[in-house]
Amino acid sequence: MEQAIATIRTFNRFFTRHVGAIDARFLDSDANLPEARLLFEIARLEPVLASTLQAELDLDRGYLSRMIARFEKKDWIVRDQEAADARARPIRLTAAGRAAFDQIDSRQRAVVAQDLDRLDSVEQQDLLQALTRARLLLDPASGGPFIIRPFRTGEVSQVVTRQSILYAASHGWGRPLETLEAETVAAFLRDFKPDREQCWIAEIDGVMAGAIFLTDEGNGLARLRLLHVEPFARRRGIGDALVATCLQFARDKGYRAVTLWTHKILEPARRIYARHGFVCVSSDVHTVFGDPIEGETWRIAIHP
Amino acid sequence: MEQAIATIRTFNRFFTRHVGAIDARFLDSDANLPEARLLFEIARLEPVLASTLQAELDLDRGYLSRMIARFEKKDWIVRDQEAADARARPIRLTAAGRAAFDQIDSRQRAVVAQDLDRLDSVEQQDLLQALTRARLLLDPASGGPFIIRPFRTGEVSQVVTRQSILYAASHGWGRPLETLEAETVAAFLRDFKPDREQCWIAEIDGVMAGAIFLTDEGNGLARLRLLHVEPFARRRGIGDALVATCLQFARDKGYRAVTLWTHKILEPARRIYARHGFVCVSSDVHTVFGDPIEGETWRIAIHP
DNA sequence: CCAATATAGTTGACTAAGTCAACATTCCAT
DNA sequence: ATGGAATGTTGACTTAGTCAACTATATTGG
Repeated sequence: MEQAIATIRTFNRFFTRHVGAIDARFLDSDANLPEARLLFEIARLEPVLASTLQAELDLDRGYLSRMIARFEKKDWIVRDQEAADARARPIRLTAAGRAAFDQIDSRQRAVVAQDLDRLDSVEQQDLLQALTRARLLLDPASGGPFIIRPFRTGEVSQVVTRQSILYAASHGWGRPLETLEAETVAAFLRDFKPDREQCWIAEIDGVMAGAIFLTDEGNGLARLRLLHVEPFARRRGIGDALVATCLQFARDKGYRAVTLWTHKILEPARRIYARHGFVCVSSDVHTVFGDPIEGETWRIAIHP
Repeated sequence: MEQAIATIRTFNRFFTRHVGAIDARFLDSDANLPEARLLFEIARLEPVLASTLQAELDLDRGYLSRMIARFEKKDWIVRDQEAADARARPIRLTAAGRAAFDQIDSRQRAVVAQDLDRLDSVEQQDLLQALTRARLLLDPASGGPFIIRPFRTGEVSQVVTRQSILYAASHGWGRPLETLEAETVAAFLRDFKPDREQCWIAEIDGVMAGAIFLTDEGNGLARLRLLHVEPFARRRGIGDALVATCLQFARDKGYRAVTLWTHKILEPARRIYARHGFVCVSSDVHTVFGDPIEGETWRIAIHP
């Protein structure tokens, strides 16, 4: 824990300096830093109330009031009188305000672009992933809506990594699980039939939020495999969406039934399967992952 | 690129707020924020010159001079007269200064700990990894020394992910490479003989910086496989250290020779192998990864 | 060896950034 | 209708940060 705290604080110091350097480089005479930030938020949220800006930027009301007055004097903004609430004075940018914003904004983008340019494209991707992942972990609510798409290079192995780590922590399934999954995805890649099989990745803001596989078992039977949802992405219906995507694909491809293997103790997953019409058709205790656990085979018939 | 810039700026805004919230929570009457930062740097670097602190915190000299005078008045610090340079006045903490620092520091740690407590242990690990990875990408020089250790859960698959992505970007080797590597590590896990084989991970500040495998080929022959070093970690000798680790292990375990498969175009890797005494014993053009490339078998005899 | 230049640190005079409390106005729930 | 809360404004203030001029010492190139 002490180590973790130290790591976080090291990053905080590092990033505070980093942001400070970025801020210093884009500034000029048009607006100072708090003004630039305020202008940015107005542009992002307009029409917007002063109280919203105050909450968003965590500024003092009086301080903000005066900055807004300054913006009005510069003709960057106009303030309407809202019909519904006579206290509120929604702020909108004027053309001049928009121009000022564009100028500041493009200078800011240029500075960030300079930073990014020192990295090659893989490193850029890694950086974006790392930053976004950190943000989603620190504040899951800050994530946008999820999307579901087919896998890309490296992602099926990433699924194995994530599942191994998550199940090792939650249920103590370690190497045996990783071995089984590594073999499963290796076979998936080797025999991949794009028109009969697929691996879908759920992502939030470009970061993997979950995954699922559908493979061909022959005889019109498909197998759903390796469903998982990242902790930061739970309670958003991603598991349901992944299963629904699989089932739709199975239907489209003319499969007669879909089967899957799960475990009695994986309650959230079982509830998802049940919701989508799967039923448990058999179960037996096994020791594949170490201690004895009850494995279950579920199945759904598909009526096209 | 625009998307990348937007992602970075979103994170910058998010993190500025986040740090602001942390700062607001730990403050009290003893010291304000700049003072707390200054005290932290003094504690970290003492004995330290004002000019060093000025560079480290990017403060105005005059401003800093006055803060230091304040610290001296509070008896938090003493300033010596340096023998070597009569201008310099190295700063050291007094016992009272150390106590003030400890108090502030432990409050700061408590606030960060509170934040971390909302995450489970896997999420904590993910967060630390993500933040540190971002830092190392933005400033590779900020990384500490590397260490080399055996693999942990999920890491062999992570190696496949990273190699697939890196080779896809650099040489266009996509799915065929990922498939081959996935099969390789699946087999490694399935047949793992801890006293004859190993996978080592190089890490910097807790983040994977590279990896290497050694597997048993039978008849006293070992195979070195899947060497890679992350871009942010290159030019530090990590590749050499990984190969040296492998060879030492092979020697210790009584192997007679080590072989490996590489490619003519992988110049940096080939140089490492050559430095350690490997010689190319055969080569042939193959199309396993798509376009024809020249694969090479290298070998080293081991004299225990 | 010395003049020019650089570095360590201080001081006075200033501006920018942020805080706090009191206030007016309007809204909303009971 | 009324007490409490929200929106926004204003005056008086503190803290944070900047800039330029200054002293004292060190370094360096001729």
